[in-house]
Amino acid sequence: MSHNVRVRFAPSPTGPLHIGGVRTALYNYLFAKKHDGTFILRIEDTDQNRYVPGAENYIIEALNWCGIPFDEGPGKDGGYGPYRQSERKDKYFAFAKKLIDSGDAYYAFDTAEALDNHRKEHEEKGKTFIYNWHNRNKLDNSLVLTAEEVESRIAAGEDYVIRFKSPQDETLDLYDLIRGDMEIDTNILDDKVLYKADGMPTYHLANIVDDHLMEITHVIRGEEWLPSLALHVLLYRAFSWEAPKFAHLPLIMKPAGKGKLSKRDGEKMGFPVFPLLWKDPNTGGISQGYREDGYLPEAVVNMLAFLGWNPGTEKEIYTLDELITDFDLEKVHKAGAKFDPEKTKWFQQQHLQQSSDEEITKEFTKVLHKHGVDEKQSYIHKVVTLLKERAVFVEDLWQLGDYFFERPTTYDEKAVKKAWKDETPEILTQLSGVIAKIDDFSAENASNTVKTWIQEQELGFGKVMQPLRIALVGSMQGPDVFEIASTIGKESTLERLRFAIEKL
RNA sequence: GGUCCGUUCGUCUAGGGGUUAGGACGCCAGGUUUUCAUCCUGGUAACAGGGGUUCGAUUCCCCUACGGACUACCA
Repeated sequence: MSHNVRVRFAPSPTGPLHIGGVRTALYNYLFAKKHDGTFILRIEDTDQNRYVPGAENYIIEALNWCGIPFDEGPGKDGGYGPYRQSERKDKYFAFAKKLIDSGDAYYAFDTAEALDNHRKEHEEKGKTFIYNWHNRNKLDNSLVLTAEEVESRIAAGEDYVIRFKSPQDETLDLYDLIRGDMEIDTNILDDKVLYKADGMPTYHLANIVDDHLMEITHVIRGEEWLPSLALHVLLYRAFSWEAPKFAHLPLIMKPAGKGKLSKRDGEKMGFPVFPLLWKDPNTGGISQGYREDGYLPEAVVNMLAFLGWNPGTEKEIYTLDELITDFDLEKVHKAGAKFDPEKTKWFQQQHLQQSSDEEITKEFTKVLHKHGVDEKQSYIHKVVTLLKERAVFVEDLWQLGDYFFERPTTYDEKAVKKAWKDETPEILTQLSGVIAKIDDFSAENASNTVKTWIQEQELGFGKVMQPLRIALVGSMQGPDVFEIASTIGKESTLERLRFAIEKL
């Protein structure tokens, strides 16, 4: 019986999760959910030197914010825990030992300095030092030492690592769900360290052991791992374990120039590279986050999903559920995609328009509080319905419609110059009289009444409507003037007219 | 340097032996809104180059160029 799909996202807690990492997590999540599978978070913290406090929490919070929570992981045991490799520390040595016993691995006593020297020497000759079949028999390892020597050196407390013994003269057939078939000559492989002198496994060993123990069926990870695929497949073979299927995702590149997207690009160009705001615990430096910049998680997820994948149709605006339905690993591209901050904004705008007025009202209320405004929900809701379609971010609503909450204090010079004429105060005074007599101050009725009056007086629409807008808004922008007038009410409208006449 | 992966408008991409090479973002123009934005309509713009294979290649193959990743007792 074929087992359920189990995938894992396995970041290292070395800092905030980059959006490239978020996309990897997202593709894992989509794949899992599409196949009714399990999405697992595993923390790969085998390198104590690079551990950054807060990073793990950040990763979890980011996943949750995006709406792609893990099913199993730290704090959510599904029977395969623990989910931090540092807490699984005691499991790995036995597996490394097993490989030694089967002849697939060996002890190596070469010091870091000795290896560095070898590398330097090779470099001077224009060569590359590779620890493998070329020279493993000339180096300081259990392949050339007697069993007694090895034992006594270990017993004496000498540092050692365990290296994988890569096979020779073999052509490996590798398969990747995205890239298809690949061939690798095993002679170019090096004897990677599996187990470090500090008693921790390297990524390669821990990863394979944990994926096996956690019964991972599909490994979906970044392209930077493609060169390690041969080693990993060889490791599964050495253990006689069934290997999972692999899919290597293309990288996310800089919007302009060369190379992959980095923290620096965001800082330079002013867009976030991280899902959430991050404060570096060491330097105190702040990095922008999509959440704090006002992006909807749905927009970020939609944008990320389309960076390297698309459904093959013309549909672009997707909810998470729709993504789950349409996502297909085999439609993921092979080439890296340049990140586009402009298109990201477009996704945000589209998703904001799809949000309900109620949700936006709730969020806008918070923005208003920040500006010291406290208003009735029904009033805010009304403003939202009037302004929503003009906004990209909820925060925009304030700049777009602050005049709904306070009388304009300054007037746009250009607009005044263009529309405020000598006779304007007189016209507006008359208009105030007309408005004062309107009983039903609905937008429609006010509009009809005033427009009829303008026609009767033969004043010309521009001469009345534009100054009226300036008086109410302060500039030539915003929705229908009578919608604004009706919303702020008759009294406010009259007061603003009085104030403008006086001031201009 | 070596190994591997890749290459369709500026960007994200659809397509695939015969197409006016389609869409989206951006940009430009027009329209609507007696304002502005939204919105609508239209326009701009691409198969990296060279060889094959073929009646015919953007599509298949090879080479070149370019891009990317990896090349740690980091992941």
